[in-house]
Order: sequence, then C-alpha cells, then structure tokens
Amino acid sequence: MIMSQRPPLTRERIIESALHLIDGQGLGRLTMRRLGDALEVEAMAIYHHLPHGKEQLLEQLIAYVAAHPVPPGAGDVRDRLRTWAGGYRDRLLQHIGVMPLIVTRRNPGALMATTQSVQDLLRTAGRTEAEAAIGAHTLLGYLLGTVALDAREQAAETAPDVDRDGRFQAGLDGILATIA
Amino acid sequence: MIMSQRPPLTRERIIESALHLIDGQGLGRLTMRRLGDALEVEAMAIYHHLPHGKEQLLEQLIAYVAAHPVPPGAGDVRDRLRTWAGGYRDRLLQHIGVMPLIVTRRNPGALMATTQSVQDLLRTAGRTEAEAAIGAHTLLGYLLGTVALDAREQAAETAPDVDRDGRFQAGLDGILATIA
DNA sequence: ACCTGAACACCGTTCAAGT
DNA sequence: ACCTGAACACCGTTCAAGT
Repeated sequence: MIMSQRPPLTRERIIESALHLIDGQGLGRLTMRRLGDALEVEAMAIYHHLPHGKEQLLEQLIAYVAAHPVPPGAGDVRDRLRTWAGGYRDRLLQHIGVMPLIVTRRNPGALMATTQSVQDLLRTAGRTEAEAAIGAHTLLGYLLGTVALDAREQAAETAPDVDRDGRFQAGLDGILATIA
Repeated sequence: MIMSQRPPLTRERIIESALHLIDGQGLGRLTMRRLGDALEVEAMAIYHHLPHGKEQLLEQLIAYVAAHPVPPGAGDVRDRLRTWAGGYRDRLLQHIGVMPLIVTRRNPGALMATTQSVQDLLRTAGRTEAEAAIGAHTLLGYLLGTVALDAREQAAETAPDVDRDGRFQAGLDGILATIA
C-alpha cells in the first residue's frame, strides 16, 4: 500500500514556508509551532535543520529578502541604478513583513553586499572612494526609508490616491543626479 | 510611622520606564512583567492605565519618539531643515530600540505630523504642492533609512573608523540641494 | 539521521477579589 | 478608583526517547 509521502524537511522549505506565513499573516504570527503545522511536522523537528532556533530562522529571512546586489552589466550608470532600485523596492514591498527585522540589529552584514555593489558601481563611474561610499549610503537609506514610509501610508489609507511609485521615481531621480 | 510612599502610577511614568528599559536592554526584553517590576507594581496594574495593554503601550512609544516636527521660525530654509534633521537623527539613534516599531504597521499616523511640517516649510519656501510632497517624503525617507543603516553598521563594528555624522551631513546636503 | 512527546520557564491577558 | 493573585492559553526551547 502506497503511503502519501511528505517532501523531506529542508532548510529551504522551512524558510519559504516562514516567508509565506509572514507575507500572509504578518511577522507576529510566525511561531515555531505554527511553522511546524504549515510544514506538517512537529515544531521541534525544525531545530534539527536550524540548531539555533528562531533567531537563526530570522537571520535567514533577512538574508533572503535584503540580499539584492546590482547585477553586472554595461550601459548608463543612472539607468542601471534606476532599474535596480525599482526591483529592490518591489521585493521589499512584497515582503514588507520582514522590514522590522531588516531594521533590527540582527544579521548586521545582510545589507553589506548590496550596499557594496552600489558603491563599486559608483567607483566604476569615476567617483572617488569617499563619494561612492556616501552615494551608496544615501541611495540605500532613501530606498529603505521610503519603503517603510510607503508601507505605513498604505496601511493607513488616509489619502488613497497618492502615486507612490511616481513619487519614489521623482525622489530617486533627484538623488541619482547628485550621486551618479 | 512614615511608610516609603511610591509615586502614583501614571501613563507618563509607564512610558518613560518602558523607554528606559528598551534603551538599556532592547525591545525584546520589554515585557509587561518586567515593566511592572521596574515600576514596583504587579504587571496587571498597568492595564488600569493602558486598557489595551501592550499594543497601546507600543503605540505610545512610537508617538513619543517619532513625533518631532520642524519648529516654527525664520531664516534660510536649508539651514532650518539641516538643524532639524540633525536633531531628529540624534533622537532616533538615542532610542534606536524603537526603530522596528516605527517601521511597523502600528500607529501609522505617528510620522504624519512630522512629515507634514517639512512639507509645509517647503511650500513656504515657494515649492509647489507636488514638489513639497516629494521633497518631504525624500528627506524623511533618507533620514529614517540612514538611521537604520547606521545603527546596523555600529552594531557590526567591522570598520570602526567611519565618520557616520559627516556622511549623513554630506548626503543630506545633496538632498537639500535638490528639494529646497 | 531525523523526528516526536513531555516538560520547563516564560509570556500577554482575563477576571474575581481585595482595599 | 486602583491594585493584586490565581488562572488560562500560548510561546521558545531542552532533552530523552523512538524509528
């Protein structure tokens, strides 16, 4: 007799399931027990794949969402940064529930590769090391901060007819003009 | 015989005590029971002053830290915004433990008065309504985002000799040049 | 190696009771 | 009005045990 075989528990499946839970129900409803239910497993089974428990799970989630370096390529630097920034913003808005984690002290290196990739691109475009560092920091700060503001505004729904995408692009153009 | 009289429990004392606990030990260690201990009271007594419990307490903390409008005054608009931004940044860094709350969906109106005050100032300086809205959003986004990045960087301590204040000022000058 | 079941210390919150 | 004590449902995690 053939039994219904459950796919084996892996780190990837755990993280995907946790992200799905956060996107649907919010960070506050992510518990080890509920995550176990979603994976059709006892909560304690998760510890075999993530020995450091929930803290390690949250670190993995931050890394998954926040790691988004500028892809290699050619062309106008401002255009490349504009395209990349739009994609990163979409990703963060899609997984807005993890933003509080990204802003927390946990996994402090998670944004480093992303920031570094912007800095490298600015160096390539002829900026000094100091200018590139300031530019990357300015762009990343603007991106993270406006995503947080947009998410709050969206939740409030006070003025429903704000063109958030257009406003982001307008502010972005101003910043790109000064850093790139 | 004179008994040592404990000051009466008030909403203000509760919020101050909670902020002190977060600044010292982090958001994760703020529990109703520990807060009660700090106030020399049973945890359940807090509910008499904050009937909606911990959720209401967190909302109050967000309002306390995030409300920081540009003060009325005269003078060069860029100078006024530069001074205000530095003060707001210091305040956020001082209470960095509440940043995850500010970024969360809770109390979505908390940043509105602050953002509105920047928008009003830009209008006064002769910008159109749309320009003022974009400018205020850009400045607030930059400020919140870089505070989050700076806090993570500070926690990581990988490159200890970064001039974070100077970097913030440099990025700020670029933004002020385009919005004000 | 991989997962389970029972147990522990802790949490937010309710509710009846004290003063 | 203001605070307490006991209780409830839930949480992360440990550890010995099962297969």
